[in-house]
Amino acid sequence: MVERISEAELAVMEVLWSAGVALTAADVVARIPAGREWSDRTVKTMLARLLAKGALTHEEDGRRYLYRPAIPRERYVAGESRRLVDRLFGGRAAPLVAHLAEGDGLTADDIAELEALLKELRS
Amino acid sequence: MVERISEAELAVMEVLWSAGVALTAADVVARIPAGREWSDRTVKTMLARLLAKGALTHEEDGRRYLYRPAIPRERYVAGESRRLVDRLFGGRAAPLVAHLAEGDGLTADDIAELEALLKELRS
DNA sequence: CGAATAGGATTACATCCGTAGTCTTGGAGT
DNA sequence: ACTCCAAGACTACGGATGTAATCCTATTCG
Repeated sequence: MVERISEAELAVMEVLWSAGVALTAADVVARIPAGREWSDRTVKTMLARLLAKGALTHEEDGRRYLYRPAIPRERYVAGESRRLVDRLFGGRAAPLVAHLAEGDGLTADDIAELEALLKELRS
Repeated sequence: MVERISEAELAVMEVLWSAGVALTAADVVARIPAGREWSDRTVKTMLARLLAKGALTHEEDGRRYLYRPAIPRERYVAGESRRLVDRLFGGRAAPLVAHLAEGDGLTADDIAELEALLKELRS
């Protein structure tokens, strides 16, 4: 039921997911990764939009709010992955991996990890 | 150098990629998949925007144009895949595959195909 | 020749997105 | 009590997007 999360909004979600606990708006502002120079107003806008989209919940704490994700990162990531695979690869994952491999996107470690994963899936 | 292609624009690109030859606007309109009910005006807008973005080229054919992709599908798809993996998995492909697998996104055929692919990559 | 038509060019318009600025209100401090 | 500030609420604004409508012009049909 969660509407799509935009690229900028995702940065806010990542802060909350990695915090693990509910944060105030000021906390979120403080934890936005450097390089993403946002004013506190901008972060507040993101929080409000994410609330409206149902991606966050908030509980009152005195006269401010504590925000926490309404969905686990796992679920978001799984959904986005599926969208991409459906949109570009007809729903099949193998061609995606092939593409990543082609662009030197897979290290030897990745390959080993994937092989282990596949072995497990097959059993 | 090509700007990002939006979701709706992608439908037009797909028509041109799968056609293999240059098409007129009317041809594109005729080949937009059913279910995507677009007026011909909408398709023309997409063509104009894709031209402006550098994703298409056109050549004159009498008083109309023949459109063809300016970039191969392979390249677009590779770029989008990389974006997703970078954005959500820190650039590593293995967790992506794991997620797809978790949601029953991988068939037995997929698994076999991936294993063959990995074996080849390792050598 | 004059009217209808097929194409491209230009314009429209609501919504979303990135990035804030302004308004309002309930404490905190003097 | 009055002032100032922090926090949330509401407003703004240009550019992208989805989805067309309108305008202009060359060509075709009667």
